[in-house]
Amino acid sequence: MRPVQHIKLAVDAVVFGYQQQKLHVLLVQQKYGIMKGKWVLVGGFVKDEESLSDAVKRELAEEAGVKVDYMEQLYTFGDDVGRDPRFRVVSVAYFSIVNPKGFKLKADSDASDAQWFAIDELPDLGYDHKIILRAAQQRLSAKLSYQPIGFDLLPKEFAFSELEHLYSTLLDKTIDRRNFRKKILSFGFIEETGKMQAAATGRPAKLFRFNKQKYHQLVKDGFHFDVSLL
Amino acid sequence: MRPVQHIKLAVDAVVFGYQQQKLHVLLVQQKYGIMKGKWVLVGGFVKDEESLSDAVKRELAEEAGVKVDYMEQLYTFGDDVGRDPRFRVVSVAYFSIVNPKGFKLKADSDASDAQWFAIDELPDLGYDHKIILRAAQQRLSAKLSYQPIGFDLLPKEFAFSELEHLYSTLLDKTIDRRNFRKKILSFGFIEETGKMQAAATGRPAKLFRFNKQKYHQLVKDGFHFDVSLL
DNA sequence: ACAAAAGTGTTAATCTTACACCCATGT
DNA sequence: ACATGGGTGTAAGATTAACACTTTTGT
Repeated sequence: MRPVQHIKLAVDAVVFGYQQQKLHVLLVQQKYGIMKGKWVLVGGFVKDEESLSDAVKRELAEEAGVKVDYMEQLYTFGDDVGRDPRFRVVSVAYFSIVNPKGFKLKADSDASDAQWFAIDELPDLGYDHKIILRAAQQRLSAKLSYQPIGFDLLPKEFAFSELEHLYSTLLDKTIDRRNFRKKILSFGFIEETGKMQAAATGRPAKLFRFNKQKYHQLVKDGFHFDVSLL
Repeated sequence: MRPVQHIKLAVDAVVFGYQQQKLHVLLVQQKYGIMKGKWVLVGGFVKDEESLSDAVKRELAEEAGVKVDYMEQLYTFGDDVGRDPRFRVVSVAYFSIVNPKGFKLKADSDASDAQWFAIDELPDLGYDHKIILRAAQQRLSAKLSYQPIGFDLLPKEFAFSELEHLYSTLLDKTIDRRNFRKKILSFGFIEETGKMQAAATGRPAKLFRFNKQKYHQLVKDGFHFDVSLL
């Protein structure tokens, strides 16, 4: 009893990056079709024999030339029956984090044109992608407090002031520099590299790195990452 | 450019209830089809013009005669291309909580036969429903600590020992009775009913109720529910 | 009077918060 | 020498964790 059903299944990816002290999101401009000229999330229809996560990775590679470090399922948007004006599309949205310095975007492919946008300077988004993006932003803020994903947004070696700035910007909170540093260092998986940041001005900062192995070991031993409020 | 796609979209619901001091889950037995005789989660295909959440509610009503208080999207299972042996099915799983005393199950409809199963006495499940159920169980445990969903599992009026037993069973932790009571009462949204529990044996317990209004008010004022570990 | 479960308070230890001055570098 | 951002410690307050005896009821 194969059902008669005309719903199409798509995936969309919200990819976050951090640049110039600001959260950015990856968007592509549609060159053809009903949304011509509009900016939208990277995404597309799932192939019959392809897993959902493979579909996302394929679209990211095809449309933007991006390979992501960290990706997880965000939410499936399918309650608004008319979210795509052409026909019914249910979309599984993914949430991802990347260091933008890692690659060059496909800025002028045949079908699209990928670009980073600062989260506070977004263009008009097509479909319901603004809603998806907002959901992803909430997830990002929430995760920041209980998972060490902040480090995926920064370069491998970073100064404490950068980490601090990231947290205070994304969570929209003021942070006590001393308490923040104390807490983060007390975890035991942030280590000094021994290097210094070339300072534009002021005293040069020590550079640190996130030790993933140590972190995973600690988690196994029952550690819970928590940087709530501060 | 309508895509050529043969993926079917389904929904499945993991409905939890609490009975006889144990967590239960709602299952239906298939009477026909490839999974004949197997127990599975309540679920089915989404209709072309129906929202995902409406599809879940419809299936719950049709297959089990259940109306749920609390429901949220759990996860979309679509990475295993062969999870349904007939053809490709992607399923959006929902997570729900119910007080089983609220209704009589449709125990002998045409297509199915609904029943509660204690979580530690499960039958063999069809499809990948064991995996979906495990994911739901993890979500339940996690939520228990940071959202007041425990109260949805209990009767409207309950004794502290019941709440305590629920938490210690579902989180598999031992609880200090005094500290637990102190903490829960300190929230300010659990109130005495003035009634007493008819005790089988021992001193009768005071009955309490969860004041939803007060809880929502507190959340608005910045309150965060948290019953971690203890 | 005894068995069974409910109810209750105090203390030590830990974690969190608030807060201000000196340091290293470039101009 | 001054401007700029980096680095650091301590004390008060709040929260959590550990712990055992008395009360109420039914038999």
